[in-house]
Amino acid sequence: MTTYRSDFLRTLDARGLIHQISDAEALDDLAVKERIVAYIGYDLTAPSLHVGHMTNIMMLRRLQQAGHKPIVLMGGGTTRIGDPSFRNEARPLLDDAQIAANKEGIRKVFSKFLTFGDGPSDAIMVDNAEWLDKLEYIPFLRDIGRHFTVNRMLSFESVKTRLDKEEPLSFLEFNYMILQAYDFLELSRRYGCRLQMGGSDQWGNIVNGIELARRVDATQVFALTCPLLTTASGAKMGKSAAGAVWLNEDMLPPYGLWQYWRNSEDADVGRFLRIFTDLPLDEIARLERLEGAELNEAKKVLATEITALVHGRAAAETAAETARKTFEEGALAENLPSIDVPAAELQAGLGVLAAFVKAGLVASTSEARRQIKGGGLKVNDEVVSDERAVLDAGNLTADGVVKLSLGKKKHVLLRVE
RNA sequence: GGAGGGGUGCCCGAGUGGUUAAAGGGGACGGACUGUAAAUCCGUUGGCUACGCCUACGUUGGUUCGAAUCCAACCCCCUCCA
Repeated sequence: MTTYRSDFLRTLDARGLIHQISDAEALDDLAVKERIVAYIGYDLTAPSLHVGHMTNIMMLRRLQQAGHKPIVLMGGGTTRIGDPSFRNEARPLLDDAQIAANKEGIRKVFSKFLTFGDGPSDAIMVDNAEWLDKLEYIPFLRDIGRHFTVNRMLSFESVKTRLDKEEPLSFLEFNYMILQAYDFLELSRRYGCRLQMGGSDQWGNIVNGIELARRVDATQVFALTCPLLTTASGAKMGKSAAGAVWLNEDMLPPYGLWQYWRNSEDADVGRFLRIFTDLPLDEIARLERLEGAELNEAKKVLATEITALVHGRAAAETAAETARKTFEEGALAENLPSIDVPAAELQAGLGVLAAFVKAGLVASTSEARRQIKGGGLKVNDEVVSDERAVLDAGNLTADGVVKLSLGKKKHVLLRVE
């Protein structure tokens, strides 16, 4: 409906990345006239980001592609507080060592999406611990705290559910939004940062920053949020059987990421292609028009493009090829996930139950038994019917491996070392 | 500090002496149908050296042939009062 004049907002709009903007017209003007500095903050609550974070990383990417300057803000300070937004209970507090370790894990992924450096539109990474750790309580309250009313803070949707459910909201957590607002002020002073982006759940927090900057510095800064993604059938993005769908390779191999996107719902393909890939929009429109089983081709493109972005083109091609062999040829694909088993152990005879546990396909031997009852386990594509079956050298295929499968999609190769 | 309410399996939530590894729902996993989709239907959903054994209803003791259910103390949370 709205037509933006700036490349940046036009692109975000066309890609379905705009949920709300605080003053769209003024921001659009600004983006036309000058190089905008914008930031997104990331909590350091896990050792890797997951696909749920990809939407807003893509916003930074598109920002940079449009010639503007991204700031990646690592929440080394705010993570020590814990964002209470839309959460029913407080997060467990992380200690400083964990936060530092998480920061190391997370920082790596950004170089895949952004170009860092000293150039005018190169991305930079900063940590809010740099200023938050040094704050002095009373001066901070007097300078910053007086601009916030508790009345208003209580009115935010992000804390409302917590309060309504009469769940405790600690004073510690309650301070989060003030610190995030202060971050925005600080970045605007240090780097001339004019825009904070984030998921739509961050709207309230961002708006606080806008007001703070106006009151304290009389500067106009902006908020731009993207929709919080769910799948077409309403599930949250990024959760799968094994837990979160991580972006770091050591936590989820490229094949796993490829599979995640390959299994997208039909109704999501077009939307996901627009958001998560750099493919031209007309190409996406073409892929999106495919119907029925044809749409699977579009899903493969989706999976390959995203995997290439995160792990590199070569890894993506390998993952695609592994999947093709496994699912389309029914052949044994060399690059499936695998585990090593000492030759002696296999010689001695390895119980099927133990083998599946070892492969990580089931959590316990009890679960393995249950899956066998339900017909869910296969060895070399043969359904396992006897839970007492034993694997030995005789089960090795011509390639010298044993293929263990849970259901139709999860396969692990057992290799002899 | 006082009064009241509450802590159950991944989550929500029943259960108030025995047939309760604990109803029901959600989620998850598997099967069928398909297109490695959705929807639908069916099954499963504590662990183990497994026709038996062990662990489990905030913690620790106690009553009892027998407790998630009764008693005591303690810990934690919520609401109101001071």
